[in-house]
Amino acid sequence: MELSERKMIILQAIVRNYLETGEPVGSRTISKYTDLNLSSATIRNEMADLEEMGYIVQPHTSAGRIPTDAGYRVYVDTMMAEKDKEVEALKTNLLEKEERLDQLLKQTAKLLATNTNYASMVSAPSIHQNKLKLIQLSRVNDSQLLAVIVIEGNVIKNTLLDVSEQINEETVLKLNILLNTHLTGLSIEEINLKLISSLKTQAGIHSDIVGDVIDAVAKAIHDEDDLEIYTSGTNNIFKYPELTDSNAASELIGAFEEKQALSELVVKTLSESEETGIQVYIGNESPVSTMKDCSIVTATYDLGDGMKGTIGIIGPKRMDYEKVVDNLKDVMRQLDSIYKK
Amino acid sequence: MELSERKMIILQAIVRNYLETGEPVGSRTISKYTDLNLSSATIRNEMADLEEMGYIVQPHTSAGRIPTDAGYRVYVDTMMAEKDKEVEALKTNLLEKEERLDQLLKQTAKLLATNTNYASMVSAPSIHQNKLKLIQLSRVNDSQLLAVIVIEGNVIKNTLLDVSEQINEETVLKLNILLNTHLTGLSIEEINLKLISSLKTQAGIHSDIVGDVIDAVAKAIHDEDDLEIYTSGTNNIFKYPELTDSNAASELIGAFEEKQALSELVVKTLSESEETGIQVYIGNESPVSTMKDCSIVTATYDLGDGMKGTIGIIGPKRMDYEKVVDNLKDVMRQLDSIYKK
DNA sequence: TGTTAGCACTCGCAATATATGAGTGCTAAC
DNA sequence: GTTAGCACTCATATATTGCGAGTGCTAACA
Repeated sequence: MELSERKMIILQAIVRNYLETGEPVGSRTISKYTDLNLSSATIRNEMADLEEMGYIVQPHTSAGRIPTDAGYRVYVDTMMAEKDKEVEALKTNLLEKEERLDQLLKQTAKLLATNTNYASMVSAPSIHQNKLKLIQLSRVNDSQLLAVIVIEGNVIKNTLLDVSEQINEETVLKLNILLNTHLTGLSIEEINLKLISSLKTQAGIHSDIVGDVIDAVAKAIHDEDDLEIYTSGTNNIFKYPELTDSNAASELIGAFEEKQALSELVVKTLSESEETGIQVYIGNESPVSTMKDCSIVTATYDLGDGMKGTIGIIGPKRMDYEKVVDNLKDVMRQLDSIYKK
Repeated sequence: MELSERKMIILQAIVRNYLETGEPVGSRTISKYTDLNLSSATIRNEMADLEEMGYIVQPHTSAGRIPTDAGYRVYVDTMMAEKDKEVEALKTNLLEKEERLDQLLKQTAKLLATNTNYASMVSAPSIHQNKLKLIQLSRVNDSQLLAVIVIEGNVIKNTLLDVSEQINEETVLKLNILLNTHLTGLSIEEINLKLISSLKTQAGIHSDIVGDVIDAVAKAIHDEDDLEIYTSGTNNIFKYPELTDSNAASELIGAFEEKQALSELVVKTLSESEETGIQVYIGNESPVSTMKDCSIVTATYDLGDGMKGTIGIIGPKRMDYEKVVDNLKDVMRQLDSIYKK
């Protein structure tokens, strides 16, 4: 069966209405809701077809229809209105410039949650292909070195190194100069074996330390399990009864706390991200099994220099997709621009 | 009226029984539950007294009794059994040694939540009275300085400073020596105005930078709102129906996410902490208004050098106080010892 | 004087019955 | 192709009932 123009209008009306009310929507409602001037009986026939095609279902025999995942999907892909007017209102909530990235992202998560009334997540940018900006070794005591590693984008990592040999201030100074001269501006891929052995040779008796430091650098840049994720508005899920039966809610809250699942979501999103940057996972499409009853909308932001991260909204399937997409787009734009000042 | 020996036994039996079952407990149950060999009628008389004295209430006319906050309080203060046997079992969950403090504390929170089945919180140690170990300035570019501040206990803070004047490597070197020579080993209280102005004089034309750096140091050491708090097992609250009505649950989850309330709790706990280190807040005694229906048990740990922090368990008022206290004591001991290796 | 058996009473809760009404599918007529 | 009409379904709301756990009180007992 084909999805005729009229069927689409009806489906759209059903979804719209359901998003608003959260109640199954009946034929009479649609008859009045649309400009089609059709009686409820006619609508009923069409709805029977739409049900057969898998876009809507009845929760029980004598109830109206609600959209299936497929129904939402068609809606999101082809029927969603662009309501750019909203963007105007969002502008007021411009992210205040934070000097620290983590603060900025925390705030971003909060902003998204407050504006949308759903739960939000923001991943810190992954910095895989990033360049070293500065290495700074300091002598803490006879057997410990503090290595501060600054990466493009002013991401700062600290590592405390235990060193076997005794070191003095002069050595530290020399090592600092050596390392910074040769490593600054390089990405982790460019720090290859040849370079390392050359450095070790130049470091002479301190070659062990050079090795340790480079390990630390590699770890700092690569740190997978350190993928920070900020969440906010977790308790917003209580605003949607369909997510609040004790069991599902508990699992959801757990997922937000553990962040493991979210982390997978981020990885997946980043790898799949397309031009527009916006992705919508509806119900079972979700990569996260605990969120089968939710919809997830994500966007990828780009701070430049390959520093990409994910922002996302998690809410009920009957979320206001337009609003969420607009919000994400707006925040995405703000983040994109913030570092390209 | 006086709380006779017999009344205490009955009260204890009521609390015990209620902790186990979560159901209001009736006179007949107590009659069988205790060794008093009294009929239910006699127990009823005693219970009427206990109710009059404010230790128990009936949720409704034809129900058994449940403890009031005051009832719990008496129980916790004077009737709680020491079941040290449990500690043996806990030993298996020894905290693995983590090199990073934040990881260790995260793990601590998780351990507590898993072991007790309640929600847990762990605050990072406050470092108010701590001593500066090392300041390290590095030149990032013409107008930015990176200040790395290491505090006793190897807590490391970074700050990026925007400086108005142009600086070169030599200046940075001089400043580093100046600052470290004079500030290392001092606590924030010891860095007074006189010392600051003396340093500024010595810094000559770079006195502005000195001021900025000292501000940064003060901020790093004092950073109140940076009081990190790790939580775990938030979703455990779903295991206790009395906390799970949508409204209360939402507020609780919110409090755990925001952490503002928890932060106040920590501050209060630290200021009130006594010898034993264990504190119990029952219901309305809680300093946090969103937790009026919970009990909170906290302990203060001490990593030495004035680095004190709080660990805590939040659960329903009918929590297993013995188990919780034992768990906290055990973890407290483990934390206390871990840095005094 | 403290303890106990007995009894009427309360009230939450679960089970059952009843009514309501929104919504459907189908058929026959337009 | 569209529509009015009608019998039918079924979730939800409301009232009715019975049950039972538990109480307070009284009177008898040791």
